Amino acid sequence: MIIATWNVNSVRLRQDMIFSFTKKFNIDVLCLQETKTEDKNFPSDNFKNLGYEDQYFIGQKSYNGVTILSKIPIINKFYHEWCGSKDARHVGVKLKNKITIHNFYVPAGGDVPNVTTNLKFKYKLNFLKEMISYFETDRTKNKILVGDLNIAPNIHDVWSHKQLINVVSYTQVERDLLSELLSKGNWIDIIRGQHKPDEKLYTWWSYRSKDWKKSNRGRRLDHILTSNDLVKKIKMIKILSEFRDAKKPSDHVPVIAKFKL
DNA sequence: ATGGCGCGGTCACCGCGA
Repeated sequence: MIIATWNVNSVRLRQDMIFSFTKKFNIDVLCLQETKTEDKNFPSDNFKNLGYEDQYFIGQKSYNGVTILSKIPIINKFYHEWCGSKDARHVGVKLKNKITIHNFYVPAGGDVPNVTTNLKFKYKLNFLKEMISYFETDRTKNKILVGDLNIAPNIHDVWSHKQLINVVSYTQVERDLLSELLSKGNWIDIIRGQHKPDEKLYTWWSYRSKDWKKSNRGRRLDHILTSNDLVKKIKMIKILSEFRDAKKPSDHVPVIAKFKL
């Protein structure tokens, strides 16, 4: 099974790029974030024609939106209303091969890392706390959590520790919450796990840079987490940075993982 | 150099991303 996670920043605008990506890399389960479209406008039939017969998408106008498109039959779908909000930030499925998949788009958190003056930051932290409680007692095997978690976990997941330490997505409080999610929820950060601990890894580069590759000021915000039992079944993990070079790229690149189940 | 760019939408400016 090959699974992909990608914050596409508009599924309709980037349709063709996504289609050729899924063909080239033989993706079985495609998890997208920031689809930015209501369900009635989701290009469902186009994905069906590519073999993604089973689909679960929850979108809204302009903002957010997540989807799981699968060639492996989906036997169960679930949704949870995080922080009592109807934001389209999570979809979950159980597949016929007994794998459970959660796809998240964690709130970005606004500009200022202060819960009193910036309600978006407060919302982000509360969202993470709810995720921690949701998975706290979950010892399910065969589970995978993917998505744009909007947090770079560690020093080698950002281009500059010094310059980003007070920037939302890399503050200590966010990284502590992500670390708590991993330990309490029995999650393994398999992207980091399959690379050297001190290798710089990024999945996002800002649009606001003349030459993303030259300045290389990236952050690792997109993640694939799995339960312990799946770690030994990993055959391959790739961060496909070449997609940042595409014509009209997303600011995030896809990450793919292959499991021998 | 707290700028810069790109997305969708009650559409030419604004909210949002991070």
